[in-house]
Amino acid sequence: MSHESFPTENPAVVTCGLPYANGDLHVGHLRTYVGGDAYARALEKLGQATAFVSGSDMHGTPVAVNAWREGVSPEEFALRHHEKYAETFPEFDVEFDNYGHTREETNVELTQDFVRELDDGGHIYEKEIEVAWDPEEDQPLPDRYVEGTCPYCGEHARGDECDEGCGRHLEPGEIENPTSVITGNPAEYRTREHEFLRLSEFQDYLGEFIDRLDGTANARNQPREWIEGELQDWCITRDLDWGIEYPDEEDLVLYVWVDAPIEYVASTKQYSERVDTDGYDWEEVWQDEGEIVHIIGRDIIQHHTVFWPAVLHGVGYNEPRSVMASGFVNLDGKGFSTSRNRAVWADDYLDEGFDTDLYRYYVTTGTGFQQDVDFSWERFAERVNGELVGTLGNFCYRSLLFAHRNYDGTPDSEVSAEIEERIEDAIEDFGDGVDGYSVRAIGQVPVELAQFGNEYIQGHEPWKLDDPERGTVIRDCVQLVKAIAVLAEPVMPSTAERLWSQLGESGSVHDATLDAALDAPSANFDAPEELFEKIDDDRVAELNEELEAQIAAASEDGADDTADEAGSDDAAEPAVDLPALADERIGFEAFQDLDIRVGEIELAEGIEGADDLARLEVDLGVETRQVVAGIKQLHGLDELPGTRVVVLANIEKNELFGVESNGMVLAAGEDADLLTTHADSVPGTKIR
RNA sequence: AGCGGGAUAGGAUAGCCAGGAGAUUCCGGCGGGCUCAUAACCCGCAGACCGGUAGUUCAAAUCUACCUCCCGCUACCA
Repeated sequence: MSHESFPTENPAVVTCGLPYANGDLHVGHLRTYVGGDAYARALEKLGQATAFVSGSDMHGTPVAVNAWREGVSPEEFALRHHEKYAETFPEFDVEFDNYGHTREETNVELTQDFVRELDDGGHIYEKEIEVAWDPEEDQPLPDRYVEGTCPYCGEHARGDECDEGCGRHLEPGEIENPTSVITGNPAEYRTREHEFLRLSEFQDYLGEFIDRLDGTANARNQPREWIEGELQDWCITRDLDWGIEYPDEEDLVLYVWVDAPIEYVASTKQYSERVDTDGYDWEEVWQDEGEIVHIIGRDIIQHHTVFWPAVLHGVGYNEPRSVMASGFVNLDGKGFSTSRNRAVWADDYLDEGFDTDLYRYYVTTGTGFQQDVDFSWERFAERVNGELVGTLGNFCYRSLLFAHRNYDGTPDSEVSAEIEERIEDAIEDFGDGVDGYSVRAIGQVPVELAQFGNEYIQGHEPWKLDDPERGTVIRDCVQLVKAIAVLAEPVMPSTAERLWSQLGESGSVHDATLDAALDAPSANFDAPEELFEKIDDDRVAELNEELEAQIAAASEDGADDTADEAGSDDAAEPAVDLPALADERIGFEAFQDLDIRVGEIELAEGIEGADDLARLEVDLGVETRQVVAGIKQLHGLDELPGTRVVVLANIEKNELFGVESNGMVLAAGEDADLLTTHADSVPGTKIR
């Protein structure tokens, strides 16, 4: 690593990517915040002065569009989500020192200061660009205010991205038949003056910066393509009412990605003002010497490793020490989809009554931070039952119970050297976890210690011993429990707190630093309680049924199948309506070119190595064809033979996973709802 | 298409940056033990030649090149 180990003399600031005030939070989003919270707590355990801040991202086109759709003001719309987020995070023990939002005065002022400073430094220039316009309403239509037809694939698309078809990014002016989302009027393109940041000037600086940057590998490497290639200047204004005004320009607002990261600074400033600069000095961290750690979803790496450091450098601020970019959370192996309601929502998790530490532990220790992690109730129960109930909970409970019954607390004896060393090793592992930006490693430390404790108590069998030998063993075990409480605090704060009070300790485990792990435990404590409850198989089945029912209900509502990424900072996508019917008409001749036949499935088997491909043999009357279809996971393959289907017979042959596909089985939607016939047309019948 | 991340026992994961003893841990399987503990815990056994190919090296899961497959990013979406 290119920086000094933690703790350093400087204050640190840990930030979490701003959630976009546009939807509800699910357990995928929460991963980044739990990781950030755990990391900030771990720094504090090391004795590092740390501020942990974030805030809601209130501006931008999606908020404006969705507010308009709901018929409320953007302010009201965004604030509602902001308040919900501010309430939800603490419920998952994500305790920001300050959680603000980008619309607050502190951020507005600071943002305008930044922009003036950049302008004074000659980093900004004006340039004319093409912008979509609604001529009837005389209103600009940035970004998502426009929809039309994708010039590449012909699908219905948003102005900025072909979201339903090929997924390509679209430049302004590229989309065909542009119309206004607001009025449905045809849109035209006009020339407008916009402000640009001379990003290209920062190329050399950024090249050095990226080599110094710590954090996860993806954050260091992904921006290289840009930084080591050719940087384009960055348009930092929008024609929009909703946003922070560009200084001295009435009809331009700043692009959200300018004011959003400045909220990191603004939020720190608010914290600083609240605790007084003696407690924490925001200017020291951001402008002088400080450890800036950004924790984000991996979908916004470029913003934090290219745009943002350039802005900071441009105004003469500190640069980030590290960027930790988290992987996504998948649900049973597939991405969350908010529009299909294929998600475990934050509120639903809480309503099930599970301790938030279970989720926190699961999501931080399941894989490395930058790797995607799969969420399933089975796996959740498995890890809770094995690692938390069986290993950690059990060791603490049996130790404290034994100690309480026989000694009314901690036996009067010295800790053995072996145990002291083992705890010192654990503390070292913990520190390595912090320096290595691995919340996973941090979270594993207490469980590994408990595992060691179980081996230790089992190996010494204190229930067969008499004092003083018995007392020594139990004394050691109690010490281990105390160390576990301290070391578990970052990832499992509420569990640590419960343990702390079971140990009869005074004060808060949240304020304890690592050396407390070796301090003598209190002489007396009450009978402990079990830390975690097992989740039985019936409960898992119930949870899965609820989830399936929830997804099924959503698909009946006709929601589309836009899958959005989990774990990203952006909150829920708006529920988009079904794509509009195609405008472009085709002739009857074009239809006649399609040879569509009734077929009957004779055989269906999965293709090895493919997740959802199945090899089918389909009787088309005149001959039997081999067809590969992406339906393996969506249908019981055993039930398919005998099913009448509709087959496009003259599609060109294709080879998938080494299996030739000679025809195409027609199906509806993402769930591959197979088309069949209503009466009893025989195989081979032509569809016309 | 380019770039980034990933591919490790039946399943899930660590190790890779700083190459080195027949590769970590969890679940599952098999066989023991214990009874303080939430039928929890402990010990032992079986099981992977670390996606493929070719290199570098005394030595490669780890470094290099190419290839295959998954996921993501690609700048006026946040």
